[in-house]
Amino acid sequence: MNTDTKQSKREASHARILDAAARAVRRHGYAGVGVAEVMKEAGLTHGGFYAHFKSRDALLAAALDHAGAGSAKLLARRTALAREAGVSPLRALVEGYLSETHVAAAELGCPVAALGSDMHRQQEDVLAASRRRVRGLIASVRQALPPDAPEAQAQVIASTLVGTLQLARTLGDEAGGLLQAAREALLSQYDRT
Amino acid sequence: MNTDTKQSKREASHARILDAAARAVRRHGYAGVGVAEVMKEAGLTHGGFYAHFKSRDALLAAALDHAGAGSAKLLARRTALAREAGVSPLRALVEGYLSETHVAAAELGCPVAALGSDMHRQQEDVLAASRRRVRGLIASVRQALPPDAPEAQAQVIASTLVGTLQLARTLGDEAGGLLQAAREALLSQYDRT
DNA sequence: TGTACATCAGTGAACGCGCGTTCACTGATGTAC
DNA sequence: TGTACATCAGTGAACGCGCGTTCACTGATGTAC
Repeated sequence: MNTDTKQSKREASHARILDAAARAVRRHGYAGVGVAEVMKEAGLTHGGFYAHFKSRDALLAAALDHAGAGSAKLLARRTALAREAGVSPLRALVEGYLSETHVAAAELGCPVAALGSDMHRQQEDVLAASRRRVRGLIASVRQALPPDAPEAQAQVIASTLVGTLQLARTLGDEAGGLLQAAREALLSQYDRT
Repeated sequence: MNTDTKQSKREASHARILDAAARAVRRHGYAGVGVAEVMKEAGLTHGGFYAHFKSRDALLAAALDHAGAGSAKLLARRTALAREAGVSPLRALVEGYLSETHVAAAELGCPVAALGSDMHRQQEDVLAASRRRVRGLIASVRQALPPDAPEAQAQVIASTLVGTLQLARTLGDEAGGLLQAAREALLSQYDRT
């Protein structure tokens, strides 16, 4: 079998399981992820799960890293495109993060916003992956700021992004101008371009 | 029996259940609240639960309102004391909310910070109570601002408070200057006293 | 004041269900000769 | 090229456990006379 150029059947299944879990954890929260449902969405039956992951918690930790990698890549791409186009990378990041699209599509969005209040309750492996994701989000924000911007600024912006997205999701139709208020506040305070 | 001046045994039990549930939901999250555990903490056995609440979800909704009332009262007291003492009510609110104490004591703290990312996943009754709590938090912030401050300002500050507390809880010892950064940013931006 | 009865509040066993995990087995794919 | 065998990846039944919910029963408190 050609294991170098093409991924094995096993590897393809593994990737599908991980994708499904990364979506499930953001859509349903840590507690809402079921092994059987994830396997079904990956086109498999639940029994085969343990050939891929040691436990449900191991899946959650891997799913967080996977979701985080995707999320970070998306943010990096957005800010890079903005830079190339000569527009403010912070504006691109803030407007992308605090968009109606992101509010509606939690399952493909930022895992910190989707899971933030539950992170500190997870067991060690999942908590460690969650922390990596928080630090990753702050790092993403930092890359949209000028190189000399203090870390504190990235931390505060990240906190505001996460809190705003959660409140907007909770309020739903009643969110009013919450998203816009945060976009304007962040850009007027931190965008120096 | 003297039902006017003294609460009945039933009412006392009801209050203990509600207290226990309000603590449990903030400590363990929506999914972590168990009927048996709550009843045990209230000094009762699980079977009697359904004489007090129609279902576990009904308990969650009531617990949120209860926790919210306590939390709102605490914030109001703090800002009122600050006003009487002639110091900034916003500073009192921000420093109280973004304190190490609040980070450590989730079970007695703000329910929006404790549950924010899971609120939009709850079923109708619980979601409605959660929304009331979000609006209540924004209203509390507003009361710490000058009367002419726009609603948008209260919304952004509330979002930042919630996001910061969650990130600080997740990062734990590694939170670094995150709390202080948010305190300073909020006060330098919004405190006009 | 005492007795019988009704109501209140809670007990604890039991039920049903979902879910994480295990395991014997199966079909397909690859390897040895 | 063909046959036998080994390995790989997944299937699906079964197990154990926790948890929400129900229900027959109990002890205490209050009421009627």
